Amino acid sequence: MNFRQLEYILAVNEQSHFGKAAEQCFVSQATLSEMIRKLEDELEIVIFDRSRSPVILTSQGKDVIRNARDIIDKTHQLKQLKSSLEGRLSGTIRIGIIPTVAPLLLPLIIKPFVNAFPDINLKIKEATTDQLISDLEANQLDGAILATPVADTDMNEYPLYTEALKVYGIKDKTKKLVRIKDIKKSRIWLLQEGHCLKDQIISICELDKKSYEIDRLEIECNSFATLVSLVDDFGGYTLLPELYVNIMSRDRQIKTQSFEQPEPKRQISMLVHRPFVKKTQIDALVQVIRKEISKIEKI
Amino acid sequence: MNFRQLEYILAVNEQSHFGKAAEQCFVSQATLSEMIRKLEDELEIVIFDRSRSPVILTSQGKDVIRNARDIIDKTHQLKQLKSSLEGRLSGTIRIGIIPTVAPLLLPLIIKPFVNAFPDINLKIKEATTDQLISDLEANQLDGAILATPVADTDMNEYPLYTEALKVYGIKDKTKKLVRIKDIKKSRIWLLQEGHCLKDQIISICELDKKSYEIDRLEIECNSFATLVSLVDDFGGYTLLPELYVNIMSRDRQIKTQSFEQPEPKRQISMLVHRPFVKKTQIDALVQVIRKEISKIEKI
DNA sequence: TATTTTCTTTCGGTTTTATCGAAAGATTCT
DNA sequence: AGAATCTTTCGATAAAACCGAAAGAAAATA
Repeated sequence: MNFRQLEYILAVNEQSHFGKAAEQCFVSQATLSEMIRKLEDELEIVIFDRSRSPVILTSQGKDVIRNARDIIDKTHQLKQLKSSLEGRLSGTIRIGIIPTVAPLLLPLIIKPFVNAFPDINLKIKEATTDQLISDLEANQLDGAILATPVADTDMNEYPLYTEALKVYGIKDKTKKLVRIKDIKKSRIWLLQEGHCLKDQIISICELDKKSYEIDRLEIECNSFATLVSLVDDFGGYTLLPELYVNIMSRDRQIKTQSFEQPEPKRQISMLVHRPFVKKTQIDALVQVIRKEISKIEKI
Repeated sequence: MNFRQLEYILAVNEQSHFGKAAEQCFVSQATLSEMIRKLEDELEIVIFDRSRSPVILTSQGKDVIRNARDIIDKTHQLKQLKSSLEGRLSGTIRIGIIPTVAPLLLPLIIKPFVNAFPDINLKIKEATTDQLISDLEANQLDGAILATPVADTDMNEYPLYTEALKVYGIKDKTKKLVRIKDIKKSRIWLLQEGHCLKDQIISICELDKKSYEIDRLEIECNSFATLVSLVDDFGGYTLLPELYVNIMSRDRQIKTQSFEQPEPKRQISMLVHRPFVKKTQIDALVQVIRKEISKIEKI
């Protein structure tokens, strides 16, 4: 039994005529006749009475036709499954985001995303890079948004955007661009252990342990807002990602300056472990993020 | 798309393993892999994520599997349609019967038939041979029970039984068997115009118009009971089919005698015009009739 | 009744496709 | 890094779907 045979009998049932049915199916009468005979042999049911003209259904043939129509309808549904899925993308995606990205990115993308894809259920988890990676591997998350590259991992990566790191704590307004050596010897405030941005900054500024540990003031800082306050109160510098600078107050933006070229940047990417499982939904999310980010960059 | 492909993805979904799935489907891994790829190409949907082990369904793959299972289930139903139809034969058959058979045959077969096939709806129409033939051709009847052969017709024929014609009106009990010439010159009572048995008897007894028309007593007789009464009251003979003799009272059976060999008989058959349309139901009815008749003959 | 027309089936031959074994490519385990 | 496990790719083969032509059957026509 195959789909063609079912289509053939449906056509004959419609046309009550082997010749016209064959035409409708774009095959020769001979083929149609043979295929129908094979089907009848296999089912051990005579579907059509061809002993008189026109051909008509047998009593049992009616049941066969009912079944066949059912099956063919379902195959048409299956063939159109892609477009019907595209029409209204649905399902759930579980996304992890590192804390230094989440508060900046989420306000930008959540509204556009749920508007564009109202049937996709979005679950967000904020956690450190290490935690997110292990969640991905355990299939607890469908995707993770974090700073790449990530060492020792074997994931599929969709770059989302790169953002420059800016210096906060500038007082003299004469100098335009900051050189690393300008701030290297000063106090640099960092996020607490576990944030990948901390390690990144340490490496960018070529800091040694002394410069950020010897201080007696030990503050395990968990947000950019706190970092900025610390700089305001105690001096020194901190590094802020571009997106955070954009949402700061005007008087604080004034205290911010870019590095000279090559400007240190961080790459934010979507990582997935099972690249095909939620591909369309992840793709949708990636599209929205890139689009919203590009809107900001144009301003 | 074909059924095998759907079976393959269902197997992979069950086993989460191409190799085991191939084993289950009795094909090589290579075949299974290729066929699944083709299906994915056709649907433009990646069904399985094979990039890690074990293979798992993608989000869209879940929908494909749902559809596929549905389709395969339905094909299994279709493949078993024959046995499920055999299990409980159903439907309606419209049967025509000539009047000289109906009252003899129907009491014999109706109960056994509805007992054996409670889901078959039986519609009976009593009419003359000519009427039945034209009903068959107009597809108003599925089968007709009548005396064959029928001239000028092109029907499929299932012989049911033959019954001898007996002579009624015998007075002297010495002679055992009746010869045609013994009764030829006597009054022979006949059924009214239209009954095929009338024509049959005329031909058997080699009667000419005179012997049954000159009489002033014109009776258009419509039943064997009336014929028998006529013989009782006015003398002469009539010919009765064997089945009718069987149901007559004992004292009338005594007045009945057989012809000498070769005994005149009539052949009762089931005629169908569309031999396949209600084949199973007609077959069922034919079986019951033959069985019930054979019971009688054994007695 | 014979003849023509219409329609389905049968019969070789051709093309397509499902299938296989072997080898290659990937991933996971050790 | 190497072995083991698993999937894909490749060339060859067997099965099938398919076609045109011819034959067979029923219906229409003359």
